[in-house]
Amino acid sequence: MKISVVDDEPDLRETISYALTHEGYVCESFRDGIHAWKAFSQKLPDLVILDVSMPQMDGLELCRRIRKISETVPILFLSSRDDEIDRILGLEIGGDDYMCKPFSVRELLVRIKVLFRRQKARQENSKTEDIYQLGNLILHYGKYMAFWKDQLIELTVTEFLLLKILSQNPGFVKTREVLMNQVYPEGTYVSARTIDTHIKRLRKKIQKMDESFDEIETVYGVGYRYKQPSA
Amino acid sequence: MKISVVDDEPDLRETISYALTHEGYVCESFRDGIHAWKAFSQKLPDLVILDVSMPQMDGLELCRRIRKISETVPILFLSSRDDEIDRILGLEIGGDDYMCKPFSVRELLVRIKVLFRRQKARQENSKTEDIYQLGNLILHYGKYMAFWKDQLIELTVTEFLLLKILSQNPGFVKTREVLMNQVYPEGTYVSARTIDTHIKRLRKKIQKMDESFDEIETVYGVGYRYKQPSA
DNA sequence: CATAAATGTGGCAATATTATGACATTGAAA
DNA sequence: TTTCAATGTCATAATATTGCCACATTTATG
Repeated sequence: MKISVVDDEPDLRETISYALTHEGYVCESFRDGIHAWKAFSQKLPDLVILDVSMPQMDGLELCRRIRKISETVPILFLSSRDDEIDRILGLEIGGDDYMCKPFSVRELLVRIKVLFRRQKARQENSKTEDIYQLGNLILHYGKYMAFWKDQLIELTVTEFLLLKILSQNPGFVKTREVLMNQVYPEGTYVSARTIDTHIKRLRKKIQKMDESFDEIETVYGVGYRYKQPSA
Repeated sequence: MKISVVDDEPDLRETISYALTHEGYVCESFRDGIHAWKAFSQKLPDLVILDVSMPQMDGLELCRRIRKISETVPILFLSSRDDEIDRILGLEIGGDDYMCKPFSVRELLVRIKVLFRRQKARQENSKTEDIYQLGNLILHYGKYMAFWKDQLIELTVTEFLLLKILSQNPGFVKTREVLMNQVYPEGTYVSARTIDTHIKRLRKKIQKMDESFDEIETVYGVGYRYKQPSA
């Protein structure tokens, strides 16, 4: 879990970073909103700790920008005043929690834990479907279900993953090595021919429903490729 | 909106009461858990502010009792120590927020507002109706009762929860881990096989009434899934 | 066309995962 | 206290999946 700390006081950054790292989080810190935003617009951390008042871009503005990218990253505010809490935790800004300086590091850690827990619960309860469609193929990731021409294909997890990886990059060849790395957890090593076997089973299952299925192409000497839809 | 303050320091009760009343809340206060519980068991307020340590029945015990009556009343803890926050905000106790003494009254007011807002959001998201129907399955959440084809299924609480979680997300695969997180309070760890056992008992009970019941599917290598009704 | 390398395929043994029954423990109610 | 339902865990059986071999077929290339 990666946490970003944005505060203009070096000592405070140091203190928090130390505590967070000690708790097993990965931590990066920025001294103002400008620097933080530069990084965030590339890749968001899993949680953000923001000082309200900072030179350059303050916490409120940074928060607004973050919320445009993600509605869900937990954001915890730090402040030395207590007369802006309303706005911060209100819908206008969209902070998730708030702590007044000076604060107890222990309490900070606990509040972070609570935020993560709440976040996790939200994710687990969300019913948002992630559906991927490519020509006649439809994948429901959360349901672990695949359809060809609206017919359910009964796949094992390995087959599902292979189909997912291949179809997500239509037209691009995936070597057996790449496929294995994606399908298997790090450290497991199997023969490269094993991929062939899974591809065989995958093709067979779909062709049993539609014998004209030929979207999974073999690229001799390289690997496999999911055919790019013509239209 | 009625808020109850439970604290053994008269001055603090007075201060908080004054502020709350001034903000337009109706406020009642108690000097220990015993007195508060006597009142709560008759009628719960809309929000509870609890001191952790009190003579007679302390805040933690009172909170546990309240949670048996209502899972949703927001409970905000006050404490002079910061080493129990973990447990308090964890699911074991089930507090919703926490403030360390001494605290700013303004911050208290804001946190109360946030709790009410969160509460409201939860209520709006949760199906207002107490009854959930999915195909032949009917669940009465409030009564912890389940029906299959209008016949009552005699379920234990654990079984009911599992059925609820699975059927609330028809089609989606729930891993054992996710199921455990939802069924058990945080911190309790049981073997993942235990879920299997409960699923077994759940299936068996329903199949005893309708042997064609097969809505709970096993997704090999992943978890369980409640079958999506064909429509 | 001949050859070697690469890939397809069927089947089987090895693994991994899940189902189930039995049993001990817990906790609440009588 | 006794009783009984509920629960967690374990051992074992039942399944599903997987890896890989052996052999067939295809492909690239001289």
